[in-house]
Amino acid sequence: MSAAATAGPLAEPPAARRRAEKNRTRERILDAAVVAFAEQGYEGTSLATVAQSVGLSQPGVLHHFRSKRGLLMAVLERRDQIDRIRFGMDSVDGRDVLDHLADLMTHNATVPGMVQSFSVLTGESAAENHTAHDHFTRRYAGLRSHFAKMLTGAQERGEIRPEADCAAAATEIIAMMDGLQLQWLHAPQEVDMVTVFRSFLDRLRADPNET
Amino acid sequence: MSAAATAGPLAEPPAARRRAEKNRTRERILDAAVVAFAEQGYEGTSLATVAQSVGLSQPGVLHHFRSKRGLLMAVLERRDQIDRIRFGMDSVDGRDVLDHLADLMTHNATVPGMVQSFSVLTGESAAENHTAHDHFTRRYAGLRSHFAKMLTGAQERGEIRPEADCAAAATEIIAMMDGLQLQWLHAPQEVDMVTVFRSFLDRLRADPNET
DNA sequence: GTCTATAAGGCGATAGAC
DNA sequence: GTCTATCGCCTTATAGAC
Repeated sequence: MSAAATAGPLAEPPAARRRAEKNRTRERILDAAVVAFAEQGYEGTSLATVAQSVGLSQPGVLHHFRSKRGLLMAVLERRDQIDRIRFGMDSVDGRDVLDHLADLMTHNATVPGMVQSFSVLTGESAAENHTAHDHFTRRYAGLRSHFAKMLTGAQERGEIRPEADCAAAATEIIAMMDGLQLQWLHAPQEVDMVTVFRSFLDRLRADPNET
Repeated sequence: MSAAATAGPLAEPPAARRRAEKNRTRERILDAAVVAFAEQGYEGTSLATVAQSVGLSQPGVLHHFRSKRGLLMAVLERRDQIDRIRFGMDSVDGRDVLDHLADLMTHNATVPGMVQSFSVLTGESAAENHTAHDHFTRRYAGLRSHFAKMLTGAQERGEIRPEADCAAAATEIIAMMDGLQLQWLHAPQEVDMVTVFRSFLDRLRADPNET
């Protein structure tokens, strides 16, 4: 019999399990932070409100993230990881790239809290002094280059108008998504961002009657 | 001789002049607030920094605006007034409406501080609790209806593709402007928002070879 | 019209007990 | 790993002198 088994039900849980528990708390804090940033923005959010919504004290939150800035960075990094999975898969299979983009917008329409959180953070980060300014600058540059590559491939397959400039189109598509989300967040029942986005994409699409 | 002239150089200036002086101070505070909001956002800005940049004490600023919220509202109202003049004129003369929109973007590229200030405020205001949320909701609704009217007129004059949905196009154009400005603010030397905006507008333009 | 002084409270972060 | 207590600072807004 191992030492742990001998110790009985009062024994310390194994290290692996304790680590998992800690990570679960971390995740709960991150989720709460996303909600708080959506409702108040980063500057408008206090660690105390995040702490309260996960049932911890304010120093309890700072045990998991060394500072408020650290919490924001963790939120942004986790989002980038999810993006890498989602966007990475988009370019693999054989479906129409523009349909994929429309699907992405359709998905976004089902998670308004996420969209609101990152729209507010993106706007705040336009201020050069903002903690997340550089992060969003890098994010935009990465998105533009990834989208441009995807669109070039689609153009070679005849999915996109042959005269289109794919780098410019990448910038346009990202701008349209961000801008539509802003209007949708301000008037969800008035702005049908999925339909408008589709009609925008359709003007980029190659005419099926040609070639 | 009037009473004022008799009183000599130590006399009180006439009421009209004192009012003008006060208004000039108000304007200086408003200008400083726009700059501060651009650099820090509304939530990140303190009245003390605005006060310092116009050479007043913090209560000195609150003498002109009853609260921080009041200062923000005054900034937004002044912007709306300028917009009303600019957009009101656009629809009057006979020039191409899409060219006017491109000119607007060209103008915006020369006033990055303004663009930054209102982009940050728009993003912050996507949070439903934000002080300016309702203001931006109304602003967006007004812009959409004004743009849709302008575009319908242009479509009747044959400037815009006859199959285009003008209400959707209005939403698209506003979204593209907001979105391009966000990317441009994060990387002004990488994103040529005027050129990209022009190529976007060109796809809305009626084909000159038809009709 | 602008100031100084101050009220009244929120903030992020740290120290140290358990 | 989480708490309580606390430090030190910053915030908006008001009261009252000049």
